Parts: sequence; structure tokens; C-alpha cells
Amino acid sequence: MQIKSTSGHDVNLNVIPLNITSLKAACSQCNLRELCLPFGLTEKEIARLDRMVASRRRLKRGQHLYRAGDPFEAIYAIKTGFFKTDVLLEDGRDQVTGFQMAGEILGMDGISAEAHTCNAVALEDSEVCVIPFLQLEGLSREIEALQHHFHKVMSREIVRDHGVMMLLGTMRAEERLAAFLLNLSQRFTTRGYSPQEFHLRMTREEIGSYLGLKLETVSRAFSRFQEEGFISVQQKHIRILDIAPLKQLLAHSSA
Amino acid sequence: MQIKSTSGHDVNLNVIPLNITSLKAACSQCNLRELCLPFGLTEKEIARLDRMVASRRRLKRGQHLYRAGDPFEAIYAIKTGFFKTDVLLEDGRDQVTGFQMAGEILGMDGISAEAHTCNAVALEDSEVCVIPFLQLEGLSREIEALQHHFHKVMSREIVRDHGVMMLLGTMRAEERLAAFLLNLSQRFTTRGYSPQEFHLRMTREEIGSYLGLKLETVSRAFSRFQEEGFISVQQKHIRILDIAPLKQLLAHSSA
DNA sequence: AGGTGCTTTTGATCTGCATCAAAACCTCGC
DNA sequence: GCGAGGTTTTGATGCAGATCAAAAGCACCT
Repeated sequence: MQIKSTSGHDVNLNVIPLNITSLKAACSQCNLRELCLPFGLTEKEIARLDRMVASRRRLKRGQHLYRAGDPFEAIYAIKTGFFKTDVLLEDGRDQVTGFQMAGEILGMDGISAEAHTCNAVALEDSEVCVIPFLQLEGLSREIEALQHHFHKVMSREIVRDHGVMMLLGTMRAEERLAAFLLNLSQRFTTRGYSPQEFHLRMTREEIGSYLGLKLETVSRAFSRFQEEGFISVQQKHIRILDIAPLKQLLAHSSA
Repeated sequence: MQIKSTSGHDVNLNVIPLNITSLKAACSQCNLRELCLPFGLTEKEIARLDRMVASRRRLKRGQHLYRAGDPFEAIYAIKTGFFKTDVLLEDGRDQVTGFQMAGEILGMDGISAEAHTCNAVALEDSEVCVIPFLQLEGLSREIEALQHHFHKVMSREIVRDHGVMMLLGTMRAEERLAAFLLNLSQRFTTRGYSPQEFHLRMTREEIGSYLGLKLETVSRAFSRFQEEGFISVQQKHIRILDIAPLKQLLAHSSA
């Protein structure tokens, strides 16, 4: 079984290629354009999007992109980095509602009330493209493909949330963690990274909060998966050794 | 303790006033237009919406409005009645993802994949307005207020889902039920019905599925609330006697 | 290099909800 | 009015995951 050292492969795990420094946003140059808002647009249309997405914003690890209550003005496309979103109850309890990576859109929760309803925090040094929302609406009244794709992005968020509700409502601890790992693996694959091997940007506590579990339970589930030989865990470094039993865990509850 | 019969008040609980029979949709005539898609539009703009929302559909209790996998063509505005949406896992487990009432929009989950991802079932005889989606996109490219309001409606769905995730991830059984009852009460109020007294359209099992609990736990929580004098329960008829302790249940976890 | 604080792991025990079971109740068709 | 099927309530017991506790590992600072 392939537990050999990962020496040569780490390179594409932490570093997202092509980290352009210039703050002139340029969807047309961006390697994420097939994942992100420009998807399906013609070159000409992307050029118009370029002009609108005027600025970028860099965030250090731990910095907030926005906080619950902040006035809503823009949505954000993640260019590089990794984020979490969380909501807070008055009594201090909080819940991580999602983890977002390159090419994904943040901030759509703010449209309804013209203020953000959750916090978005960078889990590593990150860079986002700022998309002023009124301008996006303006442009999507002119570019049908942009309008349609934006609707799909919002709808995808709703579908994703339903998946999390399913997870929180019906799954047991190990099923939740399996679903979480498979989901990450899937998303890394889409971005051209290894599906088997990746680095978790979040703590066990944050994973637990997202999955509706305590951090100790998350840790135990990781240990269990490792004992069973499904994965290898070294702190935040995860390697999926055998994906089948993880998938099977989701396929039938009674196991 | 006032558990006396509610004889004189039932009238506005089950029957939604103004049940027009003609199948010519007419947002301009609809008493829900301040809640539903036409919100914020001028009379002229509503008239254009009227022309687009060509048809209505009636459903008997138990009938599906759409099923997971059905091709996506339209979204639906609930004119009268009550729905649930649920998702199914291959192994048979399912999760109710929401309950929808008059003025709310169903079907936005289908936009992303051009197919519905959940089932929508009428919990009582209902009527919906069919809004062909491509036409809606077309019209909202022309009517800025319609576009913006539709985005708000989608965003509201995302925010609602985050609330449910919070509930499922961090709350205990009685807190979940309290949140559920307060949410229903709030929505009935918005629609001009009594906030204190209403009729549940769903079974204990459906409530349980939505709240991530078993039906027995839901039943026990109802009984507990009744013992404490917060509410009176007679089957599906609920009367909120003292709203404060329900709210308090949500305010601080340690109780 | 050593120290401080954070994160993770692991163990022991506790508990809220699930599960199993049965009775009561409500609805509807005949 | 009676019987069948579905829904709800209530009780007894079991268990998954929470909680409490402590040690080990790791990262970052001086």
C-alpha cells in the first residue's frame, strides 16, 4: 500500500501557481476563468468584466474579508487562498457555514439584507477580486451569459447548503468526516491539484464546527480512518490511501 | 390555563383569503404582491410580469410539484397552500430542507444543474404560479428592480439555509423546536395571520426530519413545552401562550 | 535553545437523544 | 358505527458523541 513519503509532491499543495502581484485585476489573464464568474463568456465579454473588476484585495491569514453587519457593496472572487465563513449566535456559539477556495464566490449572503450576515476570514494569506455588486447587476443586464452564470453560482450555493443540511441532519460522525474529505478532494481535483494528498487549512475545531461535531470527535474519527488504513494523517497533511471505503461510508447508513 | 377551544378563530388558519379560480395569473391582482416577486415594481412593470407568468398549477395534498432529477424550466411562486422540500440519499435516508408558504419561491435549487435537486411536495391543496425561468431572466435584464429583487430572494434562501445549518449544528432539541415555532409564527404574522395560533401542516416526523431529530423527540419536546405552559398543543393545532421563554431558550445555550 | 501558548491526541465518564415497544388517538372509508 | 391504517404520545433502555481531563506535539517568540 502506497504510504511512501510524499517528498516530491508537496509543491502543488500549498502554493497556487501564478501569483501575480500587480493589482490590476484581469479576468482575461486569470487561470481560474473557467471556474469563476467569466465561465462561458466570449473574449469580448470577459474584457468588459475586466473593466468592472477594478480592484483586488490581499488578506493575511486571520484577517476578515467582511464581518456580519458590514454594509453589502460587493461580492468577492477568490483568486488565491482559502477562507471560512461563520455565523455567530448572541450567546457566543458559532457555526462555520463553509470553506471556500480559489475560483469560488464569497459574499452572496449580503444581497438580501444589504448587509453581510456572516463573517468571512482568510485561513491563509489570500487574494480576492472585488466585484462591486451594482455594477455586476448592470453588466449582467447586458450580458445574458454573465447573468445566467451568476444565477447558477447562487443556485449552486443553495444546493451546497442543502448538502450540508443533509450531512448535519442525518449523518453520523464518521460519515460526516468522510463526506468532508471527499468534497475537499473533489474540489482540489477541479483546481488541478492532487485528489489524494492535500493540506488542511483549518483546525480540528473549525472542521468540527462545520460538521456539527466537537474537535475531539473529529480527531478520533481521523485516528480511526488512519487505523483502518483509509488515510494517513500528519497534523494537517492528509493523504487518501483508499478512497473506496470512504465512499462506501456514505453509500449506506447501516455500517 | 387557557387550553379552551379555539372555536371562533380557526377561520383564518386554514383558508387563505381570495382563492381566485381563474387560471389567468395576475400578479397585479394578487394580495401577495408585496411579499412575492412583484415587490417593489411599478404598476407598469407588474403588468409585464403578468404577461410572463402565464399559467398556474393546482396541486392536491401529497402531490409533487417537481422531483429531484426533473429538468429545470421554471420556478414557482406559491399562491396558496403549503409545501415541503426534501432531498434523498441513495440509501433511503432523507432530509426535509424546508417548508414553504404563500408568497415564497420554490425551485431555485434547479438553476445550477438545469435539473431539480430536491423534491417539492404539497402538504395541503395548493396553487402555484409558474414562472418560466428563461423568460424571467429576459425580463429581469430589462427591469432592474425585478432583477435586484430576484437576487434578494435567492440570497434570502442562502441566509435561511445558514440559519438551519446553525440550528442543526449547534442547538439542542428544545432549542430547535423553539426556533422552528418562532420562525413559523413570524412568517404567519407577515402574512396577516395570528402569530399565537396556527395549524401545523406537517407531521411530527417531517418536523423531526427538518430539525435533525426523531419524531419521538419532537413529540416529547412539544409535551415538555405544554407542561411548562409555553404552548398548548392539540394534534396539529398550536397556540403560543407565552412567547418569552421560547425566545429565551434561543438566547443562551446553557439552560 | 528554551519557553509559552496553541493544537491535537487519547482516555474516562456522562448524557441527550435514538431506539425499541406499546398504547392511545384521530381519520376515513365502508 | 366499526375497523384499518396512519399519527402521536409515553415509557424503558442503549449508545454515539459530548464533556472533562491530561499529556504530547508543534509553531513562534525572544
